[in-house]
Amino acid sequence: MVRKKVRLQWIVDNAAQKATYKKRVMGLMKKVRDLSILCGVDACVITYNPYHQEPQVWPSDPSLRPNKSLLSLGVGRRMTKPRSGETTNEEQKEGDQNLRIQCLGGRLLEGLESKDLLDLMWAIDN
Amino acid sequence: MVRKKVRLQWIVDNAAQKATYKKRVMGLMKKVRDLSILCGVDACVITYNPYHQEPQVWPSDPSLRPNKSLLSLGVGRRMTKPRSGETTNEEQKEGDQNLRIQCLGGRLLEGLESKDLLDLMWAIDN
DNA sequence: GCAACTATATATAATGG
DNA sequence: TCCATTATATATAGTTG
Repeated sequence: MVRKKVRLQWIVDNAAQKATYKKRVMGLMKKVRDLSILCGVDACVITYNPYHQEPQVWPSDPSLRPNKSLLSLGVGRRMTKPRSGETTNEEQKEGDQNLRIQCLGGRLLEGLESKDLLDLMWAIDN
Repeated sequence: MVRKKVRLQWIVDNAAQKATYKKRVMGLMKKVRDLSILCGVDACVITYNPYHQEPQVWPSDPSLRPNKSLLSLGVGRRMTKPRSGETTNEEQKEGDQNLRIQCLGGRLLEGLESKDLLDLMWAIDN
């Protein structure tokens, strides 16, 4: 990307990883928004932020929207120290295998108590 | 972006819009994948593709993964001819307002019949 | 840690086959 | 309509305060 071409692999150094995450997540959200506007399509990104409890989502603030309902997707926290030994060729494959997406819950924005739905979805998931 | 700086607004011309969609969706998927690999985070993009029935999702093929469960998120089709008169200042706001994300269903990859869960989620959603 | 600041790597609009 | 090309706009790694 810049002063040096980045190697597509897990960034071990914690500070560096966080810095990269922050920059890239911003860029990513912008890209989705652009795509959505330019092509008039619905789109959504969700990333599990290792530095916060809640996943980051675009579109950003569900509660500001006039929609009836919204599905809240929880993306499971990955096992610590993921995929340290990936080779370039195996990156995507490994990535997919290590990725665990879990249904943590869905909630309604109106009416229902979101906790109830989380519980229900959790039950479904198991 | 390139031979000309693009205006961030709905692309009226159909061929141009499709071309742009195709390119950008590819770029977007790559970005999420990169983020996921570099920072070891779980991430997911979903776009509703106006040219196909099914939304495009990254990670791409859930069924290839060894995971216990996966939440399948359906993004609702936008009303036709969206936001033709947007001004630059209003773009994001309008975009958010026009965006309708619907809970279409979640399914388990193992055990349960996905149809059942679709129905359940639908019920929850309403 | 964060918020600039660049120099480069990437993404992509327009074009041509 | 799709693919390849290419010139330019963007994204961002490394650095600095």
